[in-house]
Amino acid sequence: MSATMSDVAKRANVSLATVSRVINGNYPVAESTRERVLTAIRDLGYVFNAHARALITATTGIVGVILHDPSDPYFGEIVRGIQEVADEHGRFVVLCNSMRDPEREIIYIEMLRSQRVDAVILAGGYIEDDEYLRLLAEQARGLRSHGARLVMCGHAPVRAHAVVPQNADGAYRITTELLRLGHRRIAHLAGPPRFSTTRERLRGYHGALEAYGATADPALVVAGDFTRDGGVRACTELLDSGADFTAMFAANDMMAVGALAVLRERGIAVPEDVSLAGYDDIPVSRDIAPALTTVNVPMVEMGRQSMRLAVAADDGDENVIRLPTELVIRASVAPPRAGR
Amino acid sequence: MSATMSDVAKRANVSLATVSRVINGNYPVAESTRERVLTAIRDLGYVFNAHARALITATTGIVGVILHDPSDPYFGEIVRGIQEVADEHGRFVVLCNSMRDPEREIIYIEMLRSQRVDAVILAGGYIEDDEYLRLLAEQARGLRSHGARLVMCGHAPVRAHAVVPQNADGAYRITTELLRLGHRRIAHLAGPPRFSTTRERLRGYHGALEAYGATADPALVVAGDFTRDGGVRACTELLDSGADFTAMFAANDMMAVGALAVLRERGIAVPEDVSLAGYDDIPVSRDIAPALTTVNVPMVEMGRQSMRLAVAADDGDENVIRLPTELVIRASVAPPRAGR
DNA sequence: CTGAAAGCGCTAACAA
DNA sequence: TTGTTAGCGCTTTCAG
Repeated sequence: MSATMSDVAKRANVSLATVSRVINGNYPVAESTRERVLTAIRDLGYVFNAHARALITATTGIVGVILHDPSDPYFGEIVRGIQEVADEHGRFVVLCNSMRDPEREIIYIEMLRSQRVDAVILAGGYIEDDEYLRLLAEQARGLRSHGARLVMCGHAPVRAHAVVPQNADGAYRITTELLRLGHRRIAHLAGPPRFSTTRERLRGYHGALEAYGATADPALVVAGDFTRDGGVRACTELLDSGADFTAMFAANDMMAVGALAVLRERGIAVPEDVSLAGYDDIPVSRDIAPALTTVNVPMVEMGRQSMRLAVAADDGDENVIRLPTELVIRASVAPPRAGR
Repeated sequence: MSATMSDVAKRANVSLATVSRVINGNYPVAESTRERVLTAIRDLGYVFNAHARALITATTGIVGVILHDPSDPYFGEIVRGIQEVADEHGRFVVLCNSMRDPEREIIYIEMLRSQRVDAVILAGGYIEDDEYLRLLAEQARGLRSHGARLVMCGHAPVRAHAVVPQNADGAYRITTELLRLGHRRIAHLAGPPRFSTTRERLRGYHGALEAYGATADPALVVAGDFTRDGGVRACTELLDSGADFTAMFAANDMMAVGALAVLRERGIAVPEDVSLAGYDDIPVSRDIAPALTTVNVPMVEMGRQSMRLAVAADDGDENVIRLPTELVIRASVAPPRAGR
């Protein structure tokens, strides 16, 4: 089996304690002894056991990240930011995918807790469900009792450190932009029901319509998953319903991409026949044709900030960082055709 | 601090061993005792310490995955497949990003080794460098000595379990397709030098040209990173060099996306002026305009198979799974203009 | 500067 | 069915 510290000690003719000191370099050790130990380590191919250490120091250098979907670019970007900062701080990142199932999310937190992770980052929106929030708060307490941090990236339903983009605000602004161009019948491809993100963006959409004195026709709002397929389905449903609209605002870019595919297939020109806007500004949104008008969410920065909160020395109170969103006007929106 | 097993034992008026039995459920325990223990666990918010167990059982349920770039869709898809199977088997996945730095890759393997992971999956191509391969082989031995598995996903430079797509074959076929359409001057945006993937795809490209009796003009091959930016730069370099070509084959889709942006900017129509082909068939390749002709690499399946190898009972010899690639013809290629 | 020894929280014989 | 006990590999006082 693999070599242990006492194997190294024996081979180098020193005590366990000395080997430990050489490895951790936190105590003075004579140069010659040090050399001998290092050689022994190399000869034996020794790699120290992180668990034995974790048992004592009660710290692991691991940060758990729970997200909804690993192949969603939104999370890809967040993870990139997280990893960037984790690397700077010599932390390990463990990724768990809840696939938007709140039960799995709770189970994952508990598993991470058993691994004694130093912190847990929860990325993405949350389900607005009382039972879930109760369990989440309970896990948050559990983490604190282990001295671990909980960071919410993208939302802040319970008392915890958090990094939140201004969802309602971005949705308000992009809807306003469509209104300003002259659109009055603006459809909305909303996210899945009971999701905080869905609700916030919907709120911004409604708020803008109201502020402009436009009608908020319920027939123009259809829900779907935050995926390309969700966008395909929602857009198809909308078109098949015979609803009349000149612009469409999708709750995220992936849905907009799906919607665009449907529109193209049906020969509906964007932006000539219908203007299309998304949300998030994922990398591909500038490469599809027409390039997508959207709201930039600083995903990489959200990831970075989350990890910074996760590795920060504990200063007692909860930090909530609010990140601004930004309108990104590209080719997919235009004024409505005359006469509509 | 957090509760331990003996806290639970005390509260439930049983011994440590009994608590352990209840938790692991591998030994008969009287129903009433069991209830009492479970209640105590709940009351105390007890979560067992995975490290203490790992110290004894020498197994962690963690699989380390080392990949190049977390926001590259190629790896996003692979990770999705990996996670899917990991979940089925109750395994944790730890993600590490080497950012294509071989040194970091080795360091990561060693860190994962110290965590006593059950297996390590190395995803993506590798650098063809003797020193690196020597170190890699050494780490492979180290992993084996811990009873851990090493799985190579996408390449197989050392003795290990592996899942490999047929890179050279796919490149051969797509180049042949361009030749068949009538193209003779086909440029290639290659990946970074010394990368196995770069080499294999280049080999397929050259092989096809040769088989067709077409000239392999070195001026038509430029190298770049496997990213959108890499594609932008390589394509720009190619155009600025004044090279003459009617088709372009990018070593991966991300590069093709970058190239497409450059071509569009310069008013070069695809596929009318230049045909464009990519490699991988990442999700966005069908959503860009024109939709990209490419070679499908079964990324999700590669991830799945890799994890299956990682969690398989050790049967001694190395398994190498070869996955076929498939041509995907979309709108970005067409016969060359008459007269060229 | 170095060594001895006492655990960290848990599992797995071995007894009872 | 339950309890006792000896470690797993390492860090960390406390002595020397």
